Amino acid sequence: MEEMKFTKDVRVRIAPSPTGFLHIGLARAALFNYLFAKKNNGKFILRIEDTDLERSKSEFGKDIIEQLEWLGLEWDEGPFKQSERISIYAKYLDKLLKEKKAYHCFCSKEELEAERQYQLSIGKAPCYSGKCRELSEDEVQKRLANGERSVIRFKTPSKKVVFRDLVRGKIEVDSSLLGDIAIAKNLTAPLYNFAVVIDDFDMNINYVIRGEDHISNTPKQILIQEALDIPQPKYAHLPLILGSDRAKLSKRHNAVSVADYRKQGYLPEAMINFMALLGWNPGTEKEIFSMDSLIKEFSIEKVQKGGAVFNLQRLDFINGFYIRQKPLDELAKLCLPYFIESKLIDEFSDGKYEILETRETVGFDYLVKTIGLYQERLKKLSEITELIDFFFKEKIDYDKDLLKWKDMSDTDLKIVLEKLEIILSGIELEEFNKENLEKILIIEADKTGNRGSLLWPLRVALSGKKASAGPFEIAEILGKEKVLQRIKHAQEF
RNA sequence: GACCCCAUCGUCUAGUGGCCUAGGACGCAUGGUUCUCAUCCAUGUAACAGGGGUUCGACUCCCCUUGGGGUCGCCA
Repeated sequence: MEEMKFTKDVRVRIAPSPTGFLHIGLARAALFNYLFAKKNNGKFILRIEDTDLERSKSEFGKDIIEQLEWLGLEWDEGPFKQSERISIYAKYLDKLLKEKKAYHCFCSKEELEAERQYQLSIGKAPCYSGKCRELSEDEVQKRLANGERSVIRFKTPSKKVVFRDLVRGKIEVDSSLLGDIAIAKNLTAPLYNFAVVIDDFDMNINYVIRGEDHISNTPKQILIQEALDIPQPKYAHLPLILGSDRAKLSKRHNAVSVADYRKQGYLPEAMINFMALLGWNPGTEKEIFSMDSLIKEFSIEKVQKGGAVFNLQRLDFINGFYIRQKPLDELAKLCLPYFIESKLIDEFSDGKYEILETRETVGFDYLVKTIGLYQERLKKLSEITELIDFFFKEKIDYDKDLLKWKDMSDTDLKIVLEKLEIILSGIELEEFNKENLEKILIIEADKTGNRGSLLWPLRVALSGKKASAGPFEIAEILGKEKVLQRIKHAQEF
């Protein structure tokens, strides 16, 4: 294979339509475009394709921008909105009409549907028959003047359209199977395949990197380019992201919007790392990539051809990895909103926090300490509150049997708790720290010949959970008073 | 149905004709560390869809079959 050379001024774009929240598939396409641009010192352009007025909503446009920023996929130009560029399309539409390369079609939706059904029934690819192609100029003007509903169609030339895809190689399509495609509802309402061509040309886009689902649009767009005599960009079609059933990822599989993952507490660097490896890989055994290293190592030739199944377990693994890498105070900052949202704490203006249940005031360092205990256990940020809620409660709730280590009896448990109470109350306040507690309690636990028989009840009494951080570090953070309270509470069963 | 695309462990993938007894990672399993969970470490698990060619030699090249997917809008 010949080495791929890219022009000096690479210009790529991502062109989402604001008809839904930013989708994972689109985010990955954005990432690949971004990487390709950065790698080649090019420009990455954001264009919002909002020609469908009915379905486009500004709230979605806002989300797309917000999530792209969150992911760190900063664009160099834009966001451009197609709705603000209508006059540009009209010019080209007019040209095509004048040159008789496009025409008005007056067929009704019902007619079209019937035609489609018929073609399907005889085993042909459904496409427009070209019925209105030969309408006389007079008739067209008359019907237009009458206000008859029409649409502008492109006279699709019959030929073999061949293009070289950067990831797939040669792709060939017989355009006679396409039919005369609709390119605009009217002069001021262009349709996708037309608007894309004009915009990409107008914005000097020379590489179009997009999802595989656009392969079938490519010949249409090439034909329009040829009719307008405008240059053809290079194409690269990315493999699709699939659900576990290997169908295109959609709402019925997982969460599909970037915002959903963000809410659940996935880190942007994890999302980027994960998405990059979905359909691309550097050919080495490296698996962890920062954005910078991706830019360095990315190459379009290494993009996979087959679709890639979205694997949540892998995302969790990568996210857990990045959580463990985070400096603790940064992690605490990221976790903060989850505490507030779950009503564990409230924020005071001076950087202090109130524990809502106990009305105590704590500093940010308290959050840092507690979260620190769970940094290596966290797969996503949203899990933090249920893991450490016991630090923020007056009384904790759990089943008495949970206190028992293995097949411990009620009396054994009673003895252990009493022993714990005596030992712990004997420790001076200033010595009530992890190191001391561990020193003293381990000795005590070893005497029983089975550490669990002492440590397990202690840990459960403090946390109320069958899985948690260790008892010594929990005890230190809780402090002597609360520790004794919780031991007492355990005895009250 | 038509057209287009794709095909290595369950998943993401390495592999560009001999370095392949097919490598790595996730997952899973087992063991170690450990009161628990997690982390960490070790070990294991599991794949070239099938059939023809081409070749001294095919996971790698060609063809067919099979399987999967995408697209067929006055959506993008």
